[in-house]
Amino acid sequence: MTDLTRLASDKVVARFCPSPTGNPHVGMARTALFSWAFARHHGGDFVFRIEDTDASRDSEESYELLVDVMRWLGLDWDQGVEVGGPDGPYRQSERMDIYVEVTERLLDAGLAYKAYDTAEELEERRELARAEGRPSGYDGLHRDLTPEQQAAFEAEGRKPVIRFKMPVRDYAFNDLVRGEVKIPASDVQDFVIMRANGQPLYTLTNPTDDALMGITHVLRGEDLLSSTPRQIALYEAFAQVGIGSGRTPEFAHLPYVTGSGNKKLSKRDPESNLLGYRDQGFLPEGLLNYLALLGWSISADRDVFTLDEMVQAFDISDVQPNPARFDIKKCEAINSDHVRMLSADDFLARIIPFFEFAGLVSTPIADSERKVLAAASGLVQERIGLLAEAVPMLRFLFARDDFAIDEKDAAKNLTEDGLGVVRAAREALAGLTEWTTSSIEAALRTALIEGLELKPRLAFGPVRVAVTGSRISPPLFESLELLGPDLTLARLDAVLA
RNA sequence: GGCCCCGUAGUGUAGCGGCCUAGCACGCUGCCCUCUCAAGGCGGUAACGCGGGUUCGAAUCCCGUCGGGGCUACCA
Repeated sequence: MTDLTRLASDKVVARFCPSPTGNPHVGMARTALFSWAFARHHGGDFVFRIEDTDASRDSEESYELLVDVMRWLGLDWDQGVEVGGPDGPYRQSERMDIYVEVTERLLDAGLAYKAYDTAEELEERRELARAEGRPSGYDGLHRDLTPEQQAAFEAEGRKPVIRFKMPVRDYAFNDLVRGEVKIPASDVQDFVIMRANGQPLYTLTNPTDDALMGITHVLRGEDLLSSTPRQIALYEAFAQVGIGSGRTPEFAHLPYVTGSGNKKLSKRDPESNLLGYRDQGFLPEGLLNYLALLGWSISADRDVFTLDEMVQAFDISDVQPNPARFDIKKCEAINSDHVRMLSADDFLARIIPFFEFAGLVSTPIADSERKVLAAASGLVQERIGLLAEAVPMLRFLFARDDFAIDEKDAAKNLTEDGLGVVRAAREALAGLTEWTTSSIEAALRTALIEGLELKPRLAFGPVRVAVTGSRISPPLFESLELLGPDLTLARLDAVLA
């Protein structure tokens, strides 16, 4: 018999154990973040396990996305998929023999039993129970079948599921975010731990692995709150049959993250797709900061902080029990603050992939292109909320034959008057012997503000549109300096032609 | 139907019996600054779901009610 016991330890071990179905979503990331922060705060281990016991729904692609997203977010794990560890493997699909053994032990100890009810029979009894106002879970009909009765069912060709025999009593536990939670004995039912085809269910595999991996704190979604008595009962059974350390972990049920309705954000909601956030140019630290705010706060009057600061301050008992709605506007605002907090070099490194992807620079970026971007990045760092926004703002520096002016902006600014301004600007700039921000500014102010007696707004607008292609751009004089005299004059000429 | 969880402005939160004529942030909005857009500065808007208790005193404690959500699978 395999030794499935382990020593109890005081070290905190938390975990994140998603099922690889669909796209990783923000609710998941929030759960992972809190669990991770909890482990880090207590100097414990963080385990990343994959619960792929439902072959019909799980996919390899989804698994890869999950790993990808965790790495992007920077939520590192001490044990788990891809990195290994003492209690592996960390994909449940590779641990089937363990679950079979655990089930056998429970069966042998009389803590679980075979149930032969058909789906139709169960359905019928469920409906009846409901109609009579009774709880509609399993009624325990096959709990104490004699060997003869079992044999009779077998002879009919029925294949049994394995149900865990829930000790009938009240269950209570202290939820770390909700306090005391009680479930009356009348509402506990025997649940299936193994399908008729021999495949174990989440109800078994999750607590089994938590026990075997020495998980001390289970932080998970609120949807699992009502299944906690089952897990507690299973842990107690494990203790009897020598599985795990004999200790039941602490539980903390995190509230939902909802979308614009009140429904929990699902994997199908586009706004919940994590990789979409990455592609839009959210910073992992910005997204994480925002997610942390959903149910937790670092202090009464501050909401921008680093991951390190969060780890330092994170206390699970400060987490709010009520659900939070995901607000993309605030998420962007928090992200903007983090964009601004980046060092110049870091910011540059982060926007480069967006320019490569847009095809504005070569991939990988050439040194000459990098130089231009480095000089320009400071101009956009405080103007954007998402990294991807840097691309349209600096497109004019890289565009050549494909340079185009926004039609609406042209119609508004390059009117007859506007072209007059452009003409004057062209003349003033053509005569410059020195091409710097200050000389450009001086020349344009002299020619347009003083010469044409224009308000700055009217003076620089047409020039901006002609040269950058848009009414919205980085500061004009700096932009012209970066573009250089040749391209600047050529663009002014182009609109005058 | 049964059971469980939740309930402070539009949104996220602070609040743990007196410091609350309820703070902060996002949003929206007015003004200032300004070459556009941002950023920044100064204002404004708006909340304790409701009803009963307990108490000298309640957003904070208790009960009820209403509302929202979850579970009630051979999903997780």
